[in-house]
Amino acid sequence: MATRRDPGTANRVLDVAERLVQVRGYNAFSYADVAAAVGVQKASLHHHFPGKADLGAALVARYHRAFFDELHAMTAKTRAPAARLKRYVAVYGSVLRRNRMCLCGMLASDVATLPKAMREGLQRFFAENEIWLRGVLEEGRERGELRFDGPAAPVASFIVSSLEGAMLVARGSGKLDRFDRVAERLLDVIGARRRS
Amino acid sequence: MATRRDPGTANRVLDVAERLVQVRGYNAFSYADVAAAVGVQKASLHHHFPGKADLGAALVARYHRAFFDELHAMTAKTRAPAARLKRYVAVYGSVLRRNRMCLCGMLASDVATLPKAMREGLQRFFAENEIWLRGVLEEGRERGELRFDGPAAPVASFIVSSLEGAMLVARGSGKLDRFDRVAERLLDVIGARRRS
DNA sequence: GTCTATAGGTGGATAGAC
DNA sequence: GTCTATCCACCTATAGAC
Repeated sequence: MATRRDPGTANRVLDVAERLVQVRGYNAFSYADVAAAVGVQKASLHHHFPGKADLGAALVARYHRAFFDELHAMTAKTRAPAARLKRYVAVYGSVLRRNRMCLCGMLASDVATLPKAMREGLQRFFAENEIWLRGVLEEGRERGELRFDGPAAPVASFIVSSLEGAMLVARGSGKLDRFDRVAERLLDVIGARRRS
Repeated sequence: MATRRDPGTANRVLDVAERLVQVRGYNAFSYADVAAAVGVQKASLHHHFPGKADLGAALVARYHRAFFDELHAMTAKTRAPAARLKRYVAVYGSVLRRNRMCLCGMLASDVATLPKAMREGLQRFFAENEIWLRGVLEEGRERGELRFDGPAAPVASFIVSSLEGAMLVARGSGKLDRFDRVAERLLDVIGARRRS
């Protein structure tokens, strides 16, 4: 374990910065905010992440990894495509319940001001989401669990858009429970929810 | 017309600031940016809008008015609820085609950093959107033009969420045409689009 | 790896002349 | 209503000691 990197400060910096971005946005958090919350000086942050762009890119990369690790772990335990979809929706809901926006949804709003590496990270995140969803949708339709017309790809785009938008508007309108009603309706539309 | 206010600088300031917020976000534009684009000094802006919070609140109020003026004008000319829905979706599309996010969708992402007056303006905007949509949805279902289960209110929430999210993700993923496919799917779901 | 100190720039905002 | 001049707080970033 000689080559193991310090799991200490760098990770704590990422934890704090991630929360700040998800709550306030990329252009509304500073090294000073992060340093204060972590309990170090601003200069120490620059040792781990030379510039804000580096920190931002690391945030996107880590979020991407964590998101799909969770997704793939869930997929391994959950057979039925309809159940997978419900759990996928629940992942977004659990982020919102902590008063946060999806990291990449938040950064999507800041896209015009982001360094290139972060923009590319965003594109990969959304693209990979839709690939995963396409698989679930196609399998679900074959099994007769889900129903939708035409190719699965645009339906996957539709699901990502609706969930990101539901988080965005729930936070913006000050009514977090709005998300649950929208998510329910979304699952209904794909046929993933039994009629009550 | 003696009491008519100057339609000059103040409106040009609002035009420029609106564009900057829609493209970059509330925390990524400055009085310096606006002043440079309008062709005046920063101090002049403070004469019309004492602080950034005042400018922001004026932006939300003006956007709200303009949005619903357009909506009500359209409603007066368009009888069929299904056609109204299509035009409603097209309004969002026309904003995106100018490489902008919906002003209130953009501000929704910045909600944690906004002054109270702006937050309240956002809530009113989304609430009124859903009231308008509810009317269209209920009339459309009565006429047999639209189809959906249960009360219209959650469907209205669903539509707003999907459209805001479609704009957000289209910009964030760098594929603006994504919006059109999502919008099409959305109209399909409500039954507003004939099968091709 | 963390600190102090500081640089150089930009943020929103004000005073007061014209 | 617009200008010049200025304030001070905060921003990202760097140098160099420990």
